[in-house]
Amino acid sequence: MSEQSIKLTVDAVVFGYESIPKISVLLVKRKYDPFQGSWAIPGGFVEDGESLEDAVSRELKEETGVEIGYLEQLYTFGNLDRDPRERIVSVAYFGLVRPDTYKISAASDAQEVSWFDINNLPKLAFDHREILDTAIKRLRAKITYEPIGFELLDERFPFSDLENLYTTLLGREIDRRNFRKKIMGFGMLDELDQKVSKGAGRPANLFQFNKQRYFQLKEEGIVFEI
Amino acid sequence: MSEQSIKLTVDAVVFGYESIPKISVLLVKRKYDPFQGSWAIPGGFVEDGESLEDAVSRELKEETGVEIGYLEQLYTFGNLDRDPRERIVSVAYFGLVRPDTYKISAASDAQEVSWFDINNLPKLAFDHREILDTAIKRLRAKITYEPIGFELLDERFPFSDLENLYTTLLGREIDRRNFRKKIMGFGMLDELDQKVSKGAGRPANLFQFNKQRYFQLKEEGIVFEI
DNA sequence: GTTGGTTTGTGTATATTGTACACAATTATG
DNA sequence: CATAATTGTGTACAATATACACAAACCAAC
Repeated sequence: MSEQSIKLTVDAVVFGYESIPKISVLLVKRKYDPFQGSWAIPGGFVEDGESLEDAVSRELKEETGVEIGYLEQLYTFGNLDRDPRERIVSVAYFGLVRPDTYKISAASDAQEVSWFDINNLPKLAFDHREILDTAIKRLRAKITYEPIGFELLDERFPFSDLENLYTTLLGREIDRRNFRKKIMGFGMLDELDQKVSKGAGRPANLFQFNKQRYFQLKEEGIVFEI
Repeated sequence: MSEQSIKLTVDAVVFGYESIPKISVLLVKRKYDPFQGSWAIPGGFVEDGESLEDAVSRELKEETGVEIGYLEQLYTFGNLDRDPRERIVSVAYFGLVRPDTYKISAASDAQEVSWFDINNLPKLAFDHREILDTAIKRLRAKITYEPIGFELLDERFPFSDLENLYTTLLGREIDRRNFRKKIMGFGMLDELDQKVSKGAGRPANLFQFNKQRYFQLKEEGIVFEI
């Protein structure tokens, strides 16, 4: 009755952001069959004495060297034909990393790990394209009702970075004044006494997301919404 | 390496609605240890050749006799200590049934299956209370941005049923005129030429959710939001 | 050091949407 | 036939969203 031979894995769709601007996802090249040489979402088998979250973090670190900033469960994929060899159910996670992590891991073992622009993806192994699409959908939706976008920016960032991130993800122009008015209205961004200038143009003030204040405001019933 | 001994189960949190009004959840009484005699969310092991959704439907039918109207994946619970005997990872689902289903299954084998008001729950087995709380949170959140509330009502219903459902789930009063204005504004409810009178008061017109029209409107970019 | 190019920073007027609110119509009941 | 209960409906005001343009601060090139 409970003679079950299903194997359990975890996979992690990890997004990064560069102000080119583009949204990227972290992929690894498979060394073995099936799908040898194909790009795939990092992941692997869950060990018996390990929680799902621990498994994701471990696999990510083993396969890509990346330490994740934000991680949440995405969806569990359990179709019968996911893997040609055996029945595998995979709990997919969804992660975000800051640009510093981005640069480090992009520089590491480039033959096996790489960032890909989500608008220019290679063919992926297994049903990983479906998993990735699910993750992209979630990311696009979630930035409109939870302040997770900050997890893709440096800890201190110019306001234009935030604006560009939203423009890129939502795929439409955003009015700078209205956007700023709205975000600052929440009161969860601290404006710092620091400026940064990148190339031409007036130097920008730096901002910082105040997570503690956000939770406080959330308690008080304020809802983040773009 | 892949000598994994994790077992995979599915569980289903099924909600029903009665116009007492209250939101109920379908529970089963456990026959065997562990937690013998405790109430639990219906569910069980996934078979090797069966998709997760099939497993949920099968278990629900076997344990409760209920055929589900609406079903979506909720979350996967994989903590180490979920089950005292062995490592079990459970993919939890979230379902809604119409009142007709409600009455039928509430009448069936009452010693083992029963509906419970979500505000008056017994102690639950395993981590099922956590699963249930996750499901309730999801239900409350989801009715505000997707028209799933109709899955808890009869196919034809008076407007006041919908209003009461939202009042109950959101836990606050709703202005009848404004609510009706908003819902009807979406254009996804058909007003029928039928009236129904329950007890005293002016008879109510019946309405019907037009799912096809909803998908059409969604394509056109209209967003459901309460 | 002046000019042109580039980016940041800011306020107001209008349109849209949300909210508050009360009374007549229709039935059941006694 | 009087009373209680429920459904159905519109308008005025408040709050929020949207559209929109120009000055400030720097860099680069001459």
